[in-house]
Amino acid sequence: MNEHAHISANLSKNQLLVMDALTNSDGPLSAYAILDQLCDQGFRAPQQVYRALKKLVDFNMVHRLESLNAFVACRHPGCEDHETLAFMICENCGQVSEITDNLLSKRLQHLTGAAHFVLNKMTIELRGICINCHTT
Amino acid sequence: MNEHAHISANLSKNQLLVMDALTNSDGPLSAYAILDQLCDQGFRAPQQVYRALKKLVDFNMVHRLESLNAFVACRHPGCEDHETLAFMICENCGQVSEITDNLLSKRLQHLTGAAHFVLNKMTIELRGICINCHTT
DNA sequence: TTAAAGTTGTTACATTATAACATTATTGTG
DNA sequence: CACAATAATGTTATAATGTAACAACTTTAA
Repeated sequence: MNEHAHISANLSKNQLLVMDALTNSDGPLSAYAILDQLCDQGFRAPQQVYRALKKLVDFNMVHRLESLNAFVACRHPGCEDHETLAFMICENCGQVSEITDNLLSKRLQHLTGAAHFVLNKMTIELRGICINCHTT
Repeated sequence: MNEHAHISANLSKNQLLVMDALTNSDGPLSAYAILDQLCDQGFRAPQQVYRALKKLVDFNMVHRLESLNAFVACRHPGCEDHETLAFMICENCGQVSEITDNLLSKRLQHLTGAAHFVLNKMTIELRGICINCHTT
């Protein structure tokens, strides 16, 4: 909870619980996995998780991985100014790393701009095997 | 088995029905939307759709859009040689267009290569408003 | 203080996807 | 052709993921 300390003070109880679950996890968690974890803290229904997740995603503290139907805490230093573009997802160990790259961003802007397509949201998820998993 | 594409003669009955439903659709369809459409042709259970879809995706004749949980027929000319990299999805009209771009591809290879990440599959989905929808 | 906005708890339901098993069809090979 | 191997189908049941809707409570700010 270091990077986000400034914001996390403002989080509600449930938002904080969900955030903690994600932060303490090695990798992405499904909403229902979070629900299971938080049963002890009084969580009873998926809405409690989904509502907290929605806020955390709005705050840019959590990312949703579309190709996994799962959520991951933002590991990026300085959540404010960066724009996470893409994710590398290891299909072996589940580790997720975030990519911010200016050239990639520029190229995507060029492509959408050329098509006169007004971009609202990008989903870029790269599935594969991370360095730790294919060298062992 | 056949390598793929433009050999719809080799498709099974169900595969052909699902392919036709997608080809005749203006945009992506969910598996259950396809199921509804094919009730008249004797479809009864989601498995019939999902199984056909799996093959069609394997054949590269259909793409799965992760951010929509939906499927779209490949509109790309010459299904053989191209590699669809990305999709632009209009959030207004639902139209999907495919992007194949060498520079984008190169940049992604560079990024994953630099991280010693062995890429298996990419999901790149750009959501926004297409030219037809924002000029009217 | 009090209205507005945000948060919570809860029940019910909608949507998306797969497991498992039995059967039929097609294909390749001796 | 025979017949084994593979692919495709039909079906029931269930798992996994996500929302709608309503009632209550808490915090914020004028």
